[in-house]
Amino acid sequence: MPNDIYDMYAAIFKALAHPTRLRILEILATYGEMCVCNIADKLNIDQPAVSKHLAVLKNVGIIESRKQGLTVNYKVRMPCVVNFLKCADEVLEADLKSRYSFINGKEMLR
Amino acid sequence: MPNDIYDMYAAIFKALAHPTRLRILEILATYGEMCVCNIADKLNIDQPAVSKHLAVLKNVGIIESRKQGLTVNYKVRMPCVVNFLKCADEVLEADLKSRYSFINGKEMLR
DNA sequence: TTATTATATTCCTATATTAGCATAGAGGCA
DNA sequence: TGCCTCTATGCTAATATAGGAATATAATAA
Repeated sequence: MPNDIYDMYAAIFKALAHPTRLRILEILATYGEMCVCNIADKLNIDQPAVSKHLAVLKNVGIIESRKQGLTVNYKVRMPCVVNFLKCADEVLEADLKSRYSFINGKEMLR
Repeated sequence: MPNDIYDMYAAIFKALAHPTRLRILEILATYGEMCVCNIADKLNIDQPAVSKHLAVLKNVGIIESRKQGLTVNYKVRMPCVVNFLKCADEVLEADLKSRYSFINGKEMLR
């Protein structure tokens, strides 16, 4: 094991710290296994970008890949990360919304 | 609200993506409110570094501060983030450990 | 006022990350 | 073999982040 457990956790959070990777994870959590090209289609992002983001997630163990003919299918390997995101949906959303208000149609941070 | 909810989540994960900030959060979650100097003492880090990390966490709403005389006390404002870390402790630890083994006393990644 | 303590901020440098584009590799099929 | 599709990697410029040292700010007390 790495000498510092906090480094490991930080590495996982760093992998999660990108909007595109969160979108990818949501897709994988929703649809299960999916190949790179279908993820790229769904997100309307070019394929090399998707491959690189998938590599980041895979390097820290969040997802895993399985080759099947020409395509490579990815799926979530750490179910807890999906729980993280669900927890985020439930709690953080309300929390974040409470910090913003719209005054005269203009967005304001309280 | 920011136009992209994924950017908001990514910003929160980015704030969590540093071992020192995770240590700070664990301290705050354990002891409740604590001033900058005591956090710096506990972590054996110099004060400006702690202040900067606290600012990162505060900017995304994870923690909040309260001035009390000379000191500034910080405490967790997003309990869900603490749940995140607990969830991490329970699930990720087992998950991560399962990926490592010690062969002949040497650390090996499977 | 000055001094002291606690905290925040600034500056600089080194390092890391990202996006975009081009290209390389790998597998399947004619 | 050659061609096509899917995926991964390499390169570069722009941006972001981290660490260290110095300094600025704020509150309190003498």
